[in-house]
Amino acid sequence: MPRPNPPVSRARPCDTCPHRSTSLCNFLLDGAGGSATQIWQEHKTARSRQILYRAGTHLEHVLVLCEGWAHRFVSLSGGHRMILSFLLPGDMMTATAPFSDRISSSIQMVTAGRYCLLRRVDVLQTLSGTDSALTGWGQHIKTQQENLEQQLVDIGRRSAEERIARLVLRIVQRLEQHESQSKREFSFPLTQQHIADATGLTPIHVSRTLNVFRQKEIMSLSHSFLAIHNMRMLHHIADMEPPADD
Amino acid sequence: MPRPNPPVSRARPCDTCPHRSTSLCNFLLDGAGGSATQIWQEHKTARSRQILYRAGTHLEHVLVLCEGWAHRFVSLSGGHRMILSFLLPGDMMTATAPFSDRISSSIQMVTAGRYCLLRRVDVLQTLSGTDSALTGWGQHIKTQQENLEQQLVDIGRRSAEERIARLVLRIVQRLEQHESQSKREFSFPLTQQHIADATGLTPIHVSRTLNVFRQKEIMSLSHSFLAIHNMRMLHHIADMEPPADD
DNA sequence: CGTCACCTTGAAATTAGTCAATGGACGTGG
DNA sequence: CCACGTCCATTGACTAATTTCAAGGTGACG
Repeated sequence: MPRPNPPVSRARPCDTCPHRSTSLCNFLLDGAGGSATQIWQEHKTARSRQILYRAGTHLEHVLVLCEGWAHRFVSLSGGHRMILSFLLPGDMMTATAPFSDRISSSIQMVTAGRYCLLRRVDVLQTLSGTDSALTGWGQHIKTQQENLEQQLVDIGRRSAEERIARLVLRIVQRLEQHESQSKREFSFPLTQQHIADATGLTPIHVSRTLNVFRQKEIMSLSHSFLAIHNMRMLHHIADMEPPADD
Repeated sequence: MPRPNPPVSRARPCDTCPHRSTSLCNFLLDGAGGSATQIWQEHKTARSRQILYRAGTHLEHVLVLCEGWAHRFVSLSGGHRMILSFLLPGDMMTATAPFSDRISSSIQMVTAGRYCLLRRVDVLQTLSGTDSALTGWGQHIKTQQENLEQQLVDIGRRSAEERIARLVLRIVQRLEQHESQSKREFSFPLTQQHIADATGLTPIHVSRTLNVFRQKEIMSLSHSFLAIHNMRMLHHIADMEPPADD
């Protein structure tokens, strides 16, 4: 395996990505050490609503979302669709990919965006060779699994209002992590169909529920824009702890 | 890394466990190599319905179930309960534990049983030092995540009949993996409350649905005993591929 | 023989889904 | 600038699935 001295000053592709500051990417870049110039395979752009990969497909890469929103989903024989998770910039789209060459869920863009590919064998090698990469990845997997479990609880045992309130709050919290300050207004590109498919409801019922929130002046979502008017009440409906600073 | 000839004949605790043959445990024992006598910390017995650990608790061990059935669950403020997964002999009860000292779901026995504890730092060291252990564990994590995602789809987008049929079939398939032959009758210790909490239904509705299955002579579940009378029909209801040998 | 956990059944209430029609926003091409 | 198509959101009336409430039954076990 030839390893000619890489030109040190050459920028690695993701150094310019908005997500570069997230720990998720750092542990891979840092772990890869000298071979870091190699691990980033390629960048690709994607249109809104484009399906990047379909469940069951062969896939030799780990995908990281750089710009835009996306989601992982499964479609059923009856034509129904279930969204398993939403993906925001910086998210690993295929967290278990290092250990399998088959993808078990489909991936679709919500907005237009950009993502990059890492060869899964390279990632696997980095994980097995670097303790910090392994623990970083382990934490990420753990978080992701806890999110799935939370959703399972929400969909299994909570009302429509609770589900929607929790979905929105969880996304808002993720958005704020990157911004490191709390906001009340967001660009929010999910359609009511997206929300329905993520909460196990019908879009009609999502529409009605959002209307209730709007009329109670809790939050209003329209035209890809979300405004939270009563954060405390929203947390109360979601059965979540309100933030300390409010 | 010293590898003194270990006393070959000395039995390790889990060598006598019924689950010892599962790959899940092998990758840890094999990976641990010479230190394998150390990694198995301790065995404990548990009574039926005993709660082993509560969500949010500090936990320095990875738990492996040796005998009996158990489940991981979360309880809500309203008194509701959601079961995230059922655990059968040989299952790792805390798969992400190597990377965290806090457990995010509670664990409760369904039947009486026995389990063993592995220090999580030992497991982590094995994972980072042994490629086969890492890939084995990665596969396991991936399977577990896919199961969670399947449940999410089931609960979000399927009817009560489908959910129950799928839950039963998935458990039956796991039971058959160990037995390596397909059966039609099983000892099945889950109560209707368990099934309800795992499918997001009420026990009343589970009772009615099981009655429908009984009257249609598809399967009958009573007194901790499950008999499948029409495997093909059960697969059809579950929207799953029927087994080839039937 | 009583108790406890578990299961069953019926009737009423509620939540969420289905069907169907309408309207708004936005981009595209004439 | 307008006409058109497409995607998205809304509304009402109706229906279906599931929950809730309440009561009673069964089986195991000390």
